[in-house]
Amino acid sequence: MAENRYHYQAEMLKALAHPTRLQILELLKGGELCVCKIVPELQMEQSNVSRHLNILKKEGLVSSRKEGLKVFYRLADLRIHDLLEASSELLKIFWERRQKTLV
Amino acid sequence: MAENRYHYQAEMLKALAHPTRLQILELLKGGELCVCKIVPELQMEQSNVSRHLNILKKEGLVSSRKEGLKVFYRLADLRIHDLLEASSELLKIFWERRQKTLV
DNA sequence: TTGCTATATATAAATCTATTCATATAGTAC
DNA sequence: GTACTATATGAATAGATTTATATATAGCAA
Repeated sequence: MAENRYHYQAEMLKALAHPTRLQILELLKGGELCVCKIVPELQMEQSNVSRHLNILKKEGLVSSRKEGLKVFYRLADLRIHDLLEASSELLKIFWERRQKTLV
Repeated sequence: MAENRYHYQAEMLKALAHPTRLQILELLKGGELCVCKIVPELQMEQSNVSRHLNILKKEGLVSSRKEGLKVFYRLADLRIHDLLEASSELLKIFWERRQKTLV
């Protein structure tokens, strides 16, 4: 458990590195959303969505507020966009490169 | 195995999301390196380093060339910097935020 | 109070990941 | 050919992650 810089950086990236969690963050780009709006977008149990939201929250990537029975989640910082876009960008580059080498 | 965009993006981020692999990428920022130079930098078995290098390679993040007995690895694309820096940036923001709320 | 709704959590099973040790492969030198 | 070096891989294990099912909690309404 060497808790150096790389350790913490890896923890944050690990929180991002799941298709469901990426999709949740994408949904939240449009603004805060109630869990009750997030669940129907994902083909997945409510309990499971709740766990993924918790993982994002523990890593500080999203925050939430309660309003009656409902809980609304939002991106904790808009600079999360930059990270997601840098990774989309790389993905596109690698994809195109792979296409070329296959032709 | 729903292989959509989020799936591939998550795969790439998962390859990044390990302290050892982040450190390897950091080392490679300085230019290509022989495995024999990478191993001593990491407190870790050679076989394990080899596996981590392979994970990075399979994801397209690094590439390698052979020269005699030695194998040299390098970043596959310099835009990997952007991704790593975006994540460092976020990490710093979250860290500072945490410090403030603890004071 | 009871009943209902929205969200979270406990537990367990299945799957995936990281690690080590031992061994294999590939290249060089003799 | 043998001996040596650098890197990769197989097999086993330990540990972490994801998921589903069931249950718990919290807030509202009557």
